[in-house]
Amino acid sequence: MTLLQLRILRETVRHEFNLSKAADTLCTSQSGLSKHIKDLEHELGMSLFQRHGKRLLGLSEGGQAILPIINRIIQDSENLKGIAQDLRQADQGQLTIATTHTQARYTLPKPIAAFKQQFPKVHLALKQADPNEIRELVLAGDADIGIATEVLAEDAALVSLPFYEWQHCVIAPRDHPLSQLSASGQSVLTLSDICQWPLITYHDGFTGRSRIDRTFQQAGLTPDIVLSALDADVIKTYVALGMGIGIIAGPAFDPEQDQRLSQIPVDFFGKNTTWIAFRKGHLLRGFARTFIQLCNPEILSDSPRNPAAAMLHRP
Amino acid sequence: MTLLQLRILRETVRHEFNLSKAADTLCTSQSGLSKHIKDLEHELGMSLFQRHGKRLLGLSEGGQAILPIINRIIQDSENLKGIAQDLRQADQGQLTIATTHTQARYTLPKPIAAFKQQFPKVHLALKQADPNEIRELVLAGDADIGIATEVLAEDAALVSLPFYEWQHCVIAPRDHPLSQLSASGQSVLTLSDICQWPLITYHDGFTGRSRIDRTFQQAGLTPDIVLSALDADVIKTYVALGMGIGIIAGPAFDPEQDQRLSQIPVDFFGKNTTWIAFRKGHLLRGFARTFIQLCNPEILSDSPRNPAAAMLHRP
DNA sequence: GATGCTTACGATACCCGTAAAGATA
DNA sequence: TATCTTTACGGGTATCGTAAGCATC
Repeated sequence: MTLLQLRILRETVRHEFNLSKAADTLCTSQSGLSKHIKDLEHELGMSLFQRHGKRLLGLSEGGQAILPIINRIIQDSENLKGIAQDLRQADQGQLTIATTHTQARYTLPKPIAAFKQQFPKVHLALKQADPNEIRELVLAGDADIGIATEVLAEDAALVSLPFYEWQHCVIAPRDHPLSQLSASGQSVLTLSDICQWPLITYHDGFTGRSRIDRTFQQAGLTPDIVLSALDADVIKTYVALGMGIGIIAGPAFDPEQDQRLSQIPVDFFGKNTTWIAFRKGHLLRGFARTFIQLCNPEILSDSPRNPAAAMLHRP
Repeated sequence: MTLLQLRILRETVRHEFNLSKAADTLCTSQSGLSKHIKDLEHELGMSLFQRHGKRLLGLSEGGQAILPIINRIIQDSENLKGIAQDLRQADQGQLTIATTHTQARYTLPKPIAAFKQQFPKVHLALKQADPNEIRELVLAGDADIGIATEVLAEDAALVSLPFYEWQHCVIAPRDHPLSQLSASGQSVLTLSDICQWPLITYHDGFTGRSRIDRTFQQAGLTPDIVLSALDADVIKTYVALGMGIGIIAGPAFDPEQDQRLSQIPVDFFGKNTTWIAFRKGHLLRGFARTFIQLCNPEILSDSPRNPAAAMLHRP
């Protein structure tokens, strides 16, 4: 049994049992993979794949049984290298963060700037993606850390730590009736008030859109959403054009830059939590843990409401 | 990085950093080990051993950091083979049980007979040893299961399941005054009564001897222990010779075979628990789990007082 | 001087990749 | 026919063990 054989098996599964593609990503020949798999099957004394003649269709029962262990072995071996690198040069390496527009644009600039100053030699890569892609990136090991509001906390294969809580807010052009209402101080904006106007907000699956939909649905209201965008900048642009009023994440409103708009805080959409996630069992380099602390210093405190934080120390 | 390299590292540590001995158990040459270690160190970019010139003295800081992960990788790879074998031929293989005289002689014959009948093809090896040796055998992987009253439950690296509870009893020759007392039915034997006579019981560290000592000590009594033996058969022999009265484990008294002796149950020594233990993370073959069930069917029930039983199902 | 680790070196075996063959869709 | 896996085969390399060198005790 060889680590290479195990890696080949994992990669074959990842590429949907297409040996040719697996061989490509492993930078070797198909024939090599074929032989290695055969050897492994011979050593374990059972076939690992379902075959139709010479086609690989899926894992056999035995293959399914051992795949989790194989994955752990490979993960451990990668962690080994990570630890070694950490001990050797704790301030160098690569940190890949997958995150959404909202986080990258409004929340992360500050912690990233602090991180860059503290670890100038670390190559920090920011991958912008939608929440589902972020989850995939983290699960595949193509990103060390994922940051998003959606999806992450629901995945059992991820360790998700709460980053911060926020609420949606309503934005409107400065000369909009709602803005007057808000400025007068007697802001008792209701959900049905909002439904009076054409709405612009996030696309499905982005930045708490699901929560917005649920709120309207539970109130029995049908909002007139005239535009759904992937990010707050697009929303703000069209709100400023007078196409409607916007619903964006609170942190996405910048009083200085968004002087053409006014912000009306509302609380009926409920609280959202943005999560910082990494793959279970994935060893985070020291500076990666530091980055998480820079994002939210409280994450470190092993408070009872946050048992997942313990994973940070002993993954 | 190779599994072989990791195995070499582990074996080197096991043999107290003597490459020659490690090479022997791995059936290869010293020079090979030397090179493999060097390669691994080169790949990880750090030295794994403390050296005095050409002598290996111990693990370096880095070596200590990665050793636990290495052990887990090796263990997983062994588990892989175990699963494979289990799927292939669930009723064949090797089961090694390390246990004490008391268990081997009085408790295990019944479950072992049942096991032999159910799994005639499994090669069952019984290793008799003292509790500390049993622990070492299990930890080193030289025994799948360890059964003893002492030591096992205290080790954090073992999963210990309660086998059965028992108490000590006093034995005396049939014509001994204590036997008369017992036979008359008005048995109110006290601890100080026992101290009137020379005592024969287990050696330190065997079969609840520690609990016996504690009981006398707490009562402020100093027993006259004239002989301490490793097993109940020796104790019974000398009790029959009239050398004194004996304290043995209750299950070790056999009314049929021990007709020269009388048994006087007492309760002041308190309850002892005999444990069935295996190494954490060590995958038990299917028949090994069955054997444990044969010993104590209740172990399987995930009762709240026995959370360790869960380890049986998903180790 | 005895033990133990490292280095050198030659033979062997293993692994890899090309190419051809066989199978599937 | 096109795609994909297996088998065959030859070149290259890595591994292994013997043996010599050298440091520690």
